[in-house]
Amino acid sequence: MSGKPEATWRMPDHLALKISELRHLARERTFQAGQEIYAQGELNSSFYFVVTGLVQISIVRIDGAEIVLEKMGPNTICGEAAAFAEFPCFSSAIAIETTTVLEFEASKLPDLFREHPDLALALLRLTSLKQRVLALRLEHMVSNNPEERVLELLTRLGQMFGTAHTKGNMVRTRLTHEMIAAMTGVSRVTVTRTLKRLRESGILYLDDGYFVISRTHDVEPVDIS
Amino acid sequence: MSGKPEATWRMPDHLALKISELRHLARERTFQAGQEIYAQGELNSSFYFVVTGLVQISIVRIDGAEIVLEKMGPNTICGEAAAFAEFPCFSSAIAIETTTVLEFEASKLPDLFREHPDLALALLRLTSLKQRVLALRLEHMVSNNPEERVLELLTRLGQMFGTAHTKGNMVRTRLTHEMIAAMTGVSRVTVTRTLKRLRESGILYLDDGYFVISRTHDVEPVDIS
DNA sequence: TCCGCGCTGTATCGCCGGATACTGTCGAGC
DNA sequence: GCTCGACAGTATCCGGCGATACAGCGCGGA
Repeated sequence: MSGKPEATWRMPDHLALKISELRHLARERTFQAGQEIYAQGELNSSFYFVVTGLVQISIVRIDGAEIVLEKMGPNTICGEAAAFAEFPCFSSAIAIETTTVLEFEASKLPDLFREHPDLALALLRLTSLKQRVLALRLEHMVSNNPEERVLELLTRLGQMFGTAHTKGNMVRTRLTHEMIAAMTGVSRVTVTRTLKRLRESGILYLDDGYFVISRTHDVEPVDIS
Repeated sequence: MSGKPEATWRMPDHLALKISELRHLARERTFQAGQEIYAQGELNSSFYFVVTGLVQISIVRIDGAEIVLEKMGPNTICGEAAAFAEFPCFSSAIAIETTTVLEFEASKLPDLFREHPDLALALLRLTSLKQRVLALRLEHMVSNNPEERVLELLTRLGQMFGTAHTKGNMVRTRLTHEMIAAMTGVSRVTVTRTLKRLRESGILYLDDGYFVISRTHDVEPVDIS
């Protein structure tokens, strides 16, 4: 359920289950590390359920900077927004490990909804959840304050993958400073500086290479199931 | 279809129609200017279809800064993400004119999907579209460059409400510098400076108080219907 | 063992946006 | 006409982030 240690997204189990039940309607595909599953800008009527592996969702900006939105581990869905809205993908998905996915054709869904109205609701919940997360990220991104940007990321990961720790909430996701930089839009140097400041002010701790968010600053772990 | 001149969002007509057909399942409510339709942080199982008026969707940040996400005019839907995902609202909705809405109970939807599978698809498209717009905003927000932030907003409005103009694409939305500041997260002063720079470099023109995005920089108007 | 590489930590410098304050302008209301 | 207020335009100063460069450090491989 919790996926790869490098993943940044998880999904309610029951939705993953519901999708798995429909695997006979999907085409199983395997991608090698480095292969593209879908590309930013292209039209794509399929969405993907990751079975095993790890997929990086990123946006390449006009200035060439690549921002990483998520790393999707097993039991997550990606590409659904472009498929449902019938718009060009706003992001690319690249397998960064050998990855197998179930490829679903979005156009087959309406018929399914008749028999499985709860599938429609599940997908609605999923897209709504993603909308929510994006809005929260946006809320913190409007600030140019790197502490806020970095904390938003860590807090979110803490809510998804956090485990109890004497000092607070431990984020069980492996993150290099460079990856944090790519996900928050600040420079790598600033990430280092910011993390240091956060540690000095007692908001953040390090334990065995994992981040621990101080109890005074973490938020209730969110029940996403 | 195109809504109020101050609005920043529009919706495919057929979806608006589909929702209107279900008005017998909704409760019609009227809000005076300044009244809150839903509040950030509260749980709310309803979503709202704006019939007349204007609703401002905004997020109040911890530091007190208020960022305006959208101004929703007639024939738009708001509040659906929180209702579907059963999470606290990430934003508040406040009527800034006398506004009448149709209040729908999200929990009634699954039954409807059985008879109206296309309604499910329509809602999926809506949430996917919002997800897409948020992602694109995020893409430009990671940059601290005010020109990019402002242009992203204007380009988006141009795609939704743009009309042909000799010099490019005219944005038919009334916007004060202060409103642009609230929507982009830069200071009002910087908005003024930035708009001046954009005009000087020929990317932007002013005509009758409306912005015109130069043809060399605008994007294809998007077909959202 | 030693080398090389990826990651972290830190310094310097230049640039630019935020805060603040003030002026100018247009329009509505009396 | 006059006043007031909302909005736009501009100047000054300060702080902090990006760019760049480089040093320490740990780990894996030859």
